[in-house]
Amino acid sequence: MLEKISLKEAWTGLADCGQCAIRKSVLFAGLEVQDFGKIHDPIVQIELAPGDTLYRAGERSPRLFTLRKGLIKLVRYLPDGTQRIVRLIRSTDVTGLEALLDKPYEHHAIAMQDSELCVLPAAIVNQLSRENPALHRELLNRWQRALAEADQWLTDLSTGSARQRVARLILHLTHDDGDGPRCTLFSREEIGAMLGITTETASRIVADFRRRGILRTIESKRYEVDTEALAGLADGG
Amino acid sequence: MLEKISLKEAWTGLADCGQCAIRKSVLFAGLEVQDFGKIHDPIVQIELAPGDTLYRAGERSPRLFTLRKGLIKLVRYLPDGTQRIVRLIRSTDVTGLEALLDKPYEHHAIAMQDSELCVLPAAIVNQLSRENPALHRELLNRWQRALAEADQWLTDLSTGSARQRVARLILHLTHDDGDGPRCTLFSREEIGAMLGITTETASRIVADFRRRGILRTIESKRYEVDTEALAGLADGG
DNA sequence: CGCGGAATTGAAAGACGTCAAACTGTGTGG
DNA sequence: CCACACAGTTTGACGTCTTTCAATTCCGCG
Repeated sequence: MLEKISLKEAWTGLADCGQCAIRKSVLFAGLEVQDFGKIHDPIVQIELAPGDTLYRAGERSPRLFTLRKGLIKLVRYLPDGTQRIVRLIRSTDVTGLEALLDKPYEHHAIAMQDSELCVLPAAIVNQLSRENPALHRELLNRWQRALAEADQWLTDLSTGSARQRVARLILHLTHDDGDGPRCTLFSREEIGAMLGITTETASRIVADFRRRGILRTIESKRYEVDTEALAGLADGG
Repeated sequence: MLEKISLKEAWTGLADCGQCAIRKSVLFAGLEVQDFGKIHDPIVQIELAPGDTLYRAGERSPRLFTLRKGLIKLVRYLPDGTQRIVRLIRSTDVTGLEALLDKPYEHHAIAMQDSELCVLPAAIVNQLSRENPALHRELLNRWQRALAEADQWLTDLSTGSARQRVARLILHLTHDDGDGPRCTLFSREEIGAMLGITTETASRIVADFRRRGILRTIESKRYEVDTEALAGLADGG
């Protein structure tokens, strides 16, 4: 399997969880450094390049993952071969929770950007979860969050006209890091796969937004966003 | 609040969990009768008529529910006032898991049929979950199942042409109780709200299926289904 | 500088939404 | 028991949106 080899080669070595900068904000928040001493199997890290597959739907593997950096798409393939993107995994998110229940993965997980992940053996997480109520609760929170996001995906990104959906998606992807509202778009094909519209329709609408000045190119794939105009389009407009 | 009164009046009294026929197949499978002795607060049952609201989005209440009989829809309202049905709760399903995390409900829960539910105080379920690994695992399973269903809703019922979606929905609702494949449809408006299409489009397609003999009326709202024809339409057709 | 994949654009056909009218059946009151 | 009223369903006509298929342009990269 291609991705298996690529995974092995991408190992960056053992994770130093005690030093991990994002430790407090992710799954193991609430764990003390000493708790990691209980872990005998080492936690390994992997890196993925855009297009690399992390895991496949139906595959059974006792591992879940936290994303330290990058962006992962969860994909399902339809009977006719086209794909539908079901959810995005962002930095500090967890994916592959199915592994905790010995269930096969529900989606294909594919990197959209250069990504770094920690690989967590399901047995260890299950054990820590039993011993540590805070981690256990955090796990439930993760599940709940994934569910809430799935529902929002349905109501925001799969409802209304194509124009509304694109507007909502861009708003969803936009955030302000001090220099005004900015967002990074991905390929038109992926936009289409997220919204349930064709590549051409996605392209037309994005191009139209640019002509109207609602999107202003900053660099390749990165735009300055007129959030007010988009908010208007997202509702009735 | 109207629904609050209606809930009170609909109480059918305390549940006899030890005798509950569906106990083994639902959330508390794995619990012994004696475990119920630990429960001090009584578990109450409620009944709902079609259209009754079980809970509202944003509402915070320390209660979750198992559906003993009937059908519940989970609904989100869009900015323009139209509704989108996000998931169905069927017999033996659990809803309101958010309450376990002290979070407000994510949807409006509205009965579509005469329904009977058990009301489970979140504190009790949390306590039993801590003491009983089997229940705890079953809870995780419920969460996972809800998530899988949400994703399937997106890929099956919110993707492709209106005709494909209706075909998939009917297949989804069809099952064979020995006398051939049958299904019970609900109102055209609700079909539309589930699939993200208009009432008229839903009506046209259902009417067309009937003319073609793909659906044959048995009684009001109940049909005999040509599953093969529908399967063809659900994919490429 | 040229190659190749991605993005854009055009034209025509088809699908879907919108608005309005006709129809059905279900329950109610006379 | 019948007739009426009302809500849900069906159908029609029309306009708009989206897809489809194809051609062209753009852009990053070797």
